[in-house]
Amino acid sequence: MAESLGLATVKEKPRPQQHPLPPLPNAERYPRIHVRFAPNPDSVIHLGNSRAAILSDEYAKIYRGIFTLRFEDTSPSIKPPQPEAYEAIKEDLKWLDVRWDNEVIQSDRLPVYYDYAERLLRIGGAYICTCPVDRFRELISEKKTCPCRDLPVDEQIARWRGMLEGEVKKGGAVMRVKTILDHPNPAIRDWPAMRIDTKPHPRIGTRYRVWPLYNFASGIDDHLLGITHILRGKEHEVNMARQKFMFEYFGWEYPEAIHYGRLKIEGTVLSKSKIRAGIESGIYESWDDPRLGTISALRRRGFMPEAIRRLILEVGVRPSEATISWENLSSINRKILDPVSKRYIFLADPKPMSLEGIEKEFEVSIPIHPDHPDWGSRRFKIGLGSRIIIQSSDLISTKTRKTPYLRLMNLFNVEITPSGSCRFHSEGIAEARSIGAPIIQWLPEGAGTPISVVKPDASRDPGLVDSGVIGEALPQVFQFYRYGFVRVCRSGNSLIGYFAHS
RNA sequence: GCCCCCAUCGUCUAGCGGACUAGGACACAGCCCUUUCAAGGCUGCGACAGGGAUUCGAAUUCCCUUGGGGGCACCA
Repeated sequence: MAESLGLATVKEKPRPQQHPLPPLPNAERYPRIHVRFAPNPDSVIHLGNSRAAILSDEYAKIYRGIFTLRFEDTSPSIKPPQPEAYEAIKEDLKWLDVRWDNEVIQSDRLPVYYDYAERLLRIGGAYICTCPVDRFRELISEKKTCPCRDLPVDEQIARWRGMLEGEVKKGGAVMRVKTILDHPNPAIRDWPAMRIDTKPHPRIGTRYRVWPLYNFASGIDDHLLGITHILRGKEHEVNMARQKFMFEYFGWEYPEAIHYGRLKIEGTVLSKSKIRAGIESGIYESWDDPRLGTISALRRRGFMPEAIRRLILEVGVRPSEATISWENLSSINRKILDPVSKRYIFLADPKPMSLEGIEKEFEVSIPIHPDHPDWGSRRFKIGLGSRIIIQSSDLISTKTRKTPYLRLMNLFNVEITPSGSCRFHSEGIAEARSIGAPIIQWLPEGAGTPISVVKPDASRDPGLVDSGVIGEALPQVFQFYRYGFVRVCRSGNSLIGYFAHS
């Protein structure tokens, strides 16, 4: 009720062209909204992961709520945490302008999980199952009970201690939460909550040998931390159903959960395991390889955090799958970048040319930004004997088009003679139009610095860029005239560019 | 095999029983502007998966079919 009006006024920065996010369900029932982002620090985050973070951040801002960042690192063996990932994820989040109030690491909270595991055993909500996993699956698929399920509480506790104290070997026992044996969804029947994992954890070593599984740790924490609203992918819908049994035993109320659909980006792999495999096999150079959809790769290529946020907000919280196109992301980014990006000249596959027919000296200035004359301009002098550099592709185009003319941007018009020389034709822009000369970018010989531009497919465009970029703060995203937006970085003594989009 | 979720232009999205001859963005086409193949302006193209049902009236509710996604881990 209060939402539709309330949202507009509370929102910090109104984004006019944005679909407003729908109100959070039952927001009025909670004195303070509390959201969380719960990544697994087994690697960096990508566009798909950032959705939960950005959406949660946005709602936290709208409702002036609390945002908790929770690292879910409870699987030393199967999803081993990467020590660098904790910081890398935080860096990505900061870059995305996601702000959090609390930070929790699940591997610090094992005693809490142990406490609640024992409570659950004592109230009969869980049991320690020592059946071989294949045997258990067989029974459960036939809706049959496992012999461990109905053992008395004392025996359960004794078995639990055995797990904790090392009497039980890895794989020898698991704690299961009792649900409904003949639940129509086999995925929900008596789900595992605790298991033994003796592999050293990178943060806390071998201090613990029993680790909670996702549904147990996540559910316990969501309640204990006071999370009111969970935003996560639809793949967690079944997990919610599982966790609700545990909440029922404890007499807790399950948080409001919003499950949005899968987010894909056209032609790009967003699966962490596939990315990792690609890096290990040498297909990708690193986690920020320009071909990837990781946040670090997008950053490296010159996508702005605001562009990612707008995209995520546009996609919203619908439960259907969405396949975003690079065109869409690029268009948003272009609108952000275009008004603020300095223009420089870049020549791919440069070709030096002598100028013929020059009878005076020309002074040209090429604006740093066409809409901001006050930003200054690049000035060059061209006179007798000057040589210039153009792109090979523009030279070739004079042969494939009907006219042999080119206009050198802000300079004059030339004719490419059949012998391949470059002859002064006329000075004015009007003449250029009348002879159908396309305007091309160019550089005086000696004014360029070598640069290699890495394209989104990892191929490279070697060329020359106006040496003026060397005086700029780098890395910085520029628009190269007639080429596109490129993030220019120093690489040792040379320059390297990453192509964002045209 | 069993279970859950989803379904509007090529893509993203608005729509929550009458204001829909279905709106916007991107892409595409044309025109304008422009000394960038950028940005900007205008115009155009273009969708309610199919079938039943409810209703005076359905993109909007219900059912079925089809299609897509996810789950059935001692992963998260």
